[in-house]
Amino acid sequence: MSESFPTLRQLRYFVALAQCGQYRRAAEQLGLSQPSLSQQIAALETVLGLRLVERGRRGVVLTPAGREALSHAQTVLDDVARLTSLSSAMAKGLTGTLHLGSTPTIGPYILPRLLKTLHAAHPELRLVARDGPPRDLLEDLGAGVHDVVLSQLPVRSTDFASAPLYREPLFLAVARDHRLAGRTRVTLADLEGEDMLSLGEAYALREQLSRLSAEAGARLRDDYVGTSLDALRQMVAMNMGVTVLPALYVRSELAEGDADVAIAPFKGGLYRSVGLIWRKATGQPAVLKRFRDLAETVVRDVFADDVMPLGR
Amino acid sequence: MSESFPTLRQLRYFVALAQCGQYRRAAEQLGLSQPSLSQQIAALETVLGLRLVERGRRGVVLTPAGREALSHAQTVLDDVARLTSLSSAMAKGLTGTLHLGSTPTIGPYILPRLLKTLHAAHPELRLVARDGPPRDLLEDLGAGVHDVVLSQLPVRSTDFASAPLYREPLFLAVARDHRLAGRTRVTLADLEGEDMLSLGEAYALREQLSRLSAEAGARLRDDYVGTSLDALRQMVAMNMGVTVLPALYVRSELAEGDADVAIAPFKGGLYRSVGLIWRKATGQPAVLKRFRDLAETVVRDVFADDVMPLGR
DNA sequence: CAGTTGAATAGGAAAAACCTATACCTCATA
DNA sequence: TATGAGGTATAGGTTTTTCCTATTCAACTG
Repeated sequence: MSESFPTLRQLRYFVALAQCGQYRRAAEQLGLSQPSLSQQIAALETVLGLRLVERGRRGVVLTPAGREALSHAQTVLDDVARLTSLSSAMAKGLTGTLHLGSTPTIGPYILPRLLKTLHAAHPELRLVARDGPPRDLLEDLGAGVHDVVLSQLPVRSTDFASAPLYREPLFLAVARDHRLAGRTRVTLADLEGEDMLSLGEAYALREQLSRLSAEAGARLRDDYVGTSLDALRQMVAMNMGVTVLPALYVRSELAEGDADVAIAPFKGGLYRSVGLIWRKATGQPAVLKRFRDLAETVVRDVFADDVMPLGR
Repeated sequence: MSESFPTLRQLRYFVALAQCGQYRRAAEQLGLSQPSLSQQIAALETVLGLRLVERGRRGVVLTPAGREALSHAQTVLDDVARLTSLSSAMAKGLTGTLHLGSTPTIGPYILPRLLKTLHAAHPELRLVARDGPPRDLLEDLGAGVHDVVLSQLPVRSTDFASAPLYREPLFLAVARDHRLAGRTRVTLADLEGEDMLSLGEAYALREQLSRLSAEAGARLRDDYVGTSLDALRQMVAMNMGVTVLPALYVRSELAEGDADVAIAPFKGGLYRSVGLIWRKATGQPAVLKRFRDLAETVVRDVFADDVMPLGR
């Protein structure tokens, strides 16, 4: 008593036999000898435990069970065909689902545009985007929850590879009645003694602000910790301190005149770099390559006024 | 470059690997060595033309393509599982679809009852019934259109096997104003000189009536040929001749008093036998056996007042 | 720097699939 | 009745696939 499963080969042979109605021709069409076909069909009947075809002089006729089995076999083969065709499409990066993690300080300001363009250019390429603080993102990336992460660079882990997308100017944000409001540019020295507001420790931006504050003699406050750039901005507007906001946030959320905070660039420029991060072990799957190309294109075409594209 | 398809084995291994997240454990669970699993997964990746898993120190992670492939692979395996479970059910005759051919002189008068009982007893056993004249039925049976045929016996072809179900009395039917109307029984001699109406040559009943007519000295008319028992009855009612009708038709269609024809049994009895016919090559599939058992039971339980059951 | 863990590679054995040749069965025909 | 044709099953041996053991490789872990 064989416990085993049928093989796809047997199912293919069976379907061919049912279509041809003859061992001889079916075998010929399959490119093998008639005895081999006989054996495989016999083996399939053994595995399934029932007769599938009646052998007669004028060819073969399906048994009732054979008919049922045939339709199931065809279903199976169709599914396999879908799998292979899908695979070849995925191999070319023409389809697939990419799981993207992005930080709240970046994603909301470029993903909508990116998704729109992606969908227009490659409708078969689905992107599942999920937000989270960078620290969690990287953890999830390592665990395989995400395939690629859009976050602030650099990344230290040796498990990950990354590609920069753009350098993004950072602006000082102060309340409208702050002494620095209205300045066309500010220096580090201007920040001396200021209270600096920042996101939590899970965010890469905080580390940057921490260094900046130390250098400029500002206090990085950790009693009030923003959970989003919007929250930061509101805290600034209420004069709880100053902060630093990235260019794309400024462009997206702070209309020229009516903002509740004042914005000023740093003299000499202050930047953060943003890019894509993935597991080294991932290699360069076609989907990822395609997504990266597209992201670079979008940055160049759409956001070049506000950021400095770094893509190839 | 291998053009070939993946094998079910590879898909099973892949699914197991994805579930376990480790080659070692997956191999163990599958009951094979780790290198064998490695090889099969590698082979699958080659066939599909893409990487499915990222090999890392803490186990494996699916690639984007791997995730898609996984769900398709599971679909395939589920379909195969359905096929095998269906097969084992069919092997026991617990399910399946039987294609039944029946003649218009029999089917309408017992099939409704039979189908009802069948459905009640074995809801998973589907019966596809199709009417046709016996000659076509046997041809279609040979061609595999039907699995079993309900028709008048005997059958001469050596390709077919048959089992009798019942012996069915035949009654003489005459117009209500016919000289034989009202007789409690008739003899062959009573038919001398009568016009005998019959179904066409495709029907077994005709042959029997032909012999009967020759013996009794009646004329078998072939200018008017009925296409159904109802048509015959109407022709008889219009006094175009007499005919012979089977008991189950009489029981079903001719209520005692208000019939438009008069019925009389033959002295000494006149019968036809009815049974199931199938291809010898079919053997005795479980579905067929089950159906035959049921048919015999129904005949015994429901129709024993009108016919003589012949089943085992 | 050894020791551990986990996957890939190598080489050979076992199993599966295939092929050719032949036997078998039924039908049609001389 | 014998004989050939059409079609499938069986036998024996060869090729291909799958599998196993042993070993290697690579990356952590203490």
